[in-house]
Order: sequence, then structure tokens, then C-alpha cells
Amino acid sequence: MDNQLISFTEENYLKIIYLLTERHNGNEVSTNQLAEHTQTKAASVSDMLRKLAEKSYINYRKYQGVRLTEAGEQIALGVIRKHRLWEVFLVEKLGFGWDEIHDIAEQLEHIDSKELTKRLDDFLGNPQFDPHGDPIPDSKGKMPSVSYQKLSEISLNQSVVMMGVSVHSPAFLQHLDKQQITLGCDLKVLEISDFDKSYDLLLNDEIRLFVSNEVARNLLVQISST
Amino acid sequence: MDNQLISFTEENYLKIIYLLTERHNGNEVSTNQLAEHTQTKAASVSDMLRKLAEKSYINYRKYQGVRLTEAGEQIALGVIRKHRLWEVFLVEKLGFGWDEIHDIAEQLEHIDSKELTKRLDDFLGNPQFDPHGDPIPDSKGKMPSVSYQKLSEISLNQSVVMMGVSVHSPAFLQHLDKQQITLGCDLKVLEISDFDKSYDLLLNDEIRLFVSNEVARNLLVQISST
DNA sequence: ACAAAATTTTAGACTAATCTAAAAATATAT
DNA sequence: ATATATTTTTAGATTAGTCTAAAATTTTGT
Repeated sequence: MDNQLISFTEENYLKIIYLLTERHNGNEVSTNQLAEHTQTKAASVSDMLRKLAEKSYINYRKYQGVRLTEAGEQIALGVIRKHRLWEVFLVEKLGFGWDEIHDIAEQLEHIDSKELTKRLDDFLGNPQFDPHGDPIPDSKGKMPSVSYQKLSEISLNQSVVMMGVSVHSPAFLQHLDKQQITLGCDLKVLEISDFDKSYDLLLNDEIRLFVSNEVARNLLVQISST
Repeated sequence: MDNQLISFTEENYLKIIYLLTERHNGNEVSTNQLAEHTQTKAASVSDMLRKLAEKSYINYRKYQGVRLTEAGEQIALGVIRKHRLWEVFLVEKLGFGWDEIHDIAEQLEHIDSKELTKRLDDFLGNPQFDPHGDPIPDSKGKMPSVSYQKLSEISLNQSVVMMGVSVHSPAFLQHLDKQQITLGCDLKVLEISDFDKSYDLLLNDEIRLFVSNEVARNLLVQISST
């Protein structure tokens, strides 16, 4: 519609490169990591990287991993923007659970229409965060700044607000649902077990809750301002 | 998501075969017609028809044109259902004009998630017709029955309700917008010119309006019950 | 520091969807 | 009714994205 020059597949690679770079604090992404996340083999990734480098979407030195160029990053951010806006739509307007939306948004993120994205954004009230707490880039590709900490880095007796998750698997999200841990809820660290580093929490000043260290490492929180 | 077995492209062919068959009152669709509507060449269509026949989505005898099987029709109706539901969404929820939605719906119609379609349908209030007046098949593939006539078949002094269009080009739709002819409006045939068969109409019992025979042939109407 | 292990790239092949050019079948027109 | 025109199919290529197997490069462990 707005852009005939880049394929569905290329968009996907650029998106994944962006997200993995972010996860590695800006370090290069390796071929094998990409193969894992694109559900393909390393050989296929090598081919695609050659192609993306040719089109100047990435900086690529053989055997040395890969980084997005400014052009590549803008495309990645556009795809991520659409993905997260559609996730908001699916949850806020259609009533999906946060554990059900990823695969649908993976499809919707490639719908190509600037006008649609703009109107969807307005329809949703220009949200800054998606249902998992991930920031939504604006139409210029600017990310809302976030400063989350892992719950596993919070000290005893500290109260925090639940702001996001660093794992998006349905299993993890459903686990949180079962414990009534939702975006925006209040958590206070009552005790950290010496034995297994599991957390004893107070949820919303009411309910005692135990979560494993695995859970604590994947919950993103912010120190309460109150 | 729900169906790995059929490609985007195959879905498109089946949809187009359905719509052309309908337009030809159930007669076979020719290779050249398909080439025109798929924006490809006859040779490519021949290949695809062989493939679709192999998968039992169509009945195909070389040189004799093509017709959908029950299986093919169900797939076509599913795609058409999604296309028309998304069109309702774009107009009713996002405020698009009826002339702006076709190309976006062409993309959205291939999003594969039964649950999404179901929830979208509910969100929109289970509409029976899209913004062009076309009927929306239900989840079982059943089309709401319609009995429209062309305005060009209506006799003098008859009052009718505007129910749909048989051409969806932005130019035609914008032309109707300019004349304030909208779905559901009231039209009375005041005079038909002997010279060029153009129509002198009364719109909503208020406004005199002249439309060409070309327009009259592409407006679908129903005799007013009042 | 260098052999072994791991990773990455290249080579060659496959599939889906498309194309052009040529051959085959059908339709048409005097 | 038969020559001509039109339509459709086949043959042979092309491109995007993928694969396996083998070669090249980098990393790791002692």
C-alpha cells in the first residue's frame, strides 16, 4: 500500500534484529540467534543478511553479527508500533486476554497503510504502552522512555508497581493471571527465601503471594512514588 | 493460525472465482477473466488452476473454465466474510470513507484467526451488510439473502431505497458522495431522458438530482415498502 | 598457542508464484 | 465450413525464501 519495496519476511527480520539488539543492550545480534527467532536455519539467515545489507537496512560484517542502520531501525519501529497498537486493540476493544494476542498481532503488524495506523492509534486513545507494558513507538519512531527494574532486583520491604513482563509466553502470562498479578498492581516484597530466592509478596496491600525467583526475574516493576 | 494448508494467493484466487461466478449468475469463470482480476497473465492462472483443482477446491476442465467445489466455496466465503467485516470496522469504528477501504480490507481479509473473526463480528454488532451494501456471510458461510434491482430497471414515479452499488471504484463512490447519494437514502424516479436515458431523481423527498444512465445501472435499490 | 568445538558462510537444490514465447484448442466470421 | 482470430495451455526461465551438506572462520579450553 504505502511501501512496495520491503517484503513481509524482510520486515520480520528487521523487527527481530531490533528486539534482540535491545535485549542485548545494543550489542550485535548473531546469526544463530536470528535463526532461532525466525524459525529457520542459520544458512537461510546468512542469505537474508546479505540481502538486507545490500539494501542498507543493516550493517553486516561476515562472522561479526549484525546491527540495524537508521533506515532499518525506522522500519523495525514501524512494525513494532503496529504490533503493539493492534495488541491494545485486541485486549481493550475485543476483550482478548494478554496471553492470546501475540500470534494475531504477528499477522496484523504487516498490514500496510499509514492512514490505518494513524486512525487506529487515535481510536485507541494514542496509548503509550501495550497490554504487556511494552512501550509503543510514536509515528516518528520515538519510543516512550521507560525505566523498569526486575522485581528480583528489589530490596526487602520495598513497595513497587507492576509495569511489564520480560517474557511473553502464554504459560507465563496465564501463571500471572492465576496469581492475580496484573499490570498496575501493587507489590511489596515481604521476604526473600534464603533457600531458593523465591519471593513472599503482598499484593495490593491485601493478599499474601509467593512467586518463584524465575517469576521475579521476569516481572518489570517501578518503585512506588506514593 | 487456524489453517496452514492454504496460501494467501490461493485464498485470493478462490475469492475472485466466487465473486466472478456470482457476477455471471453461476456460469464458469474463464482464465482470461481471472488473469485480469488477479493482475497476472493467463499462463500463471492456468498453473494455479491446475493446482487448485488438484487440491479439490475447484472443478476444472481444460479450456472449459472453472467453478468452485463446496470446499472451495467455503474458503471463499470465509475470506469474503472477513473482508466485509473489516470494511464495517474501518467505516464504523475508524471513520474511513467507503471509497478508502477496499485496499486495506484486501490485506485484512487474510488474517487467520477464527477467534478474532468471531470477536470482531460481535464487536461490530453482527452486521449483515458492509458499507457498500454487500451481504456478509455468517460464520457458517450462509449469505443473507438480498433482492436488489438496478435503479436503471425502475419505472417512472417509483420510490426506492438505495441499498448498494455494483461497482466499488473510488471514483464512482466519490461521485455518489458528491451527489449525497448514500446507503439507505430515498430516491424517486421523476423522469428518464429520451435522449441519453439519464435519470431525474428526487432525493429524500427534497432534492432534485440528475444522474447518468451509467450511474443508474450501478445503483442497487429496493422498492420502498412505505 | 593451538587443537577441538562451535558458529557462520557458501554451494547447490527445492518450492511457490510468476513471466514470455510458442503450441494447442476453441470460437468467429464470411 | 473452413480460414482466421482468440483464448488457453505448455515449456522453459526467474525470483524469493528456504533447505542440507560441506567449507571457512571464530571461539574455547587446557
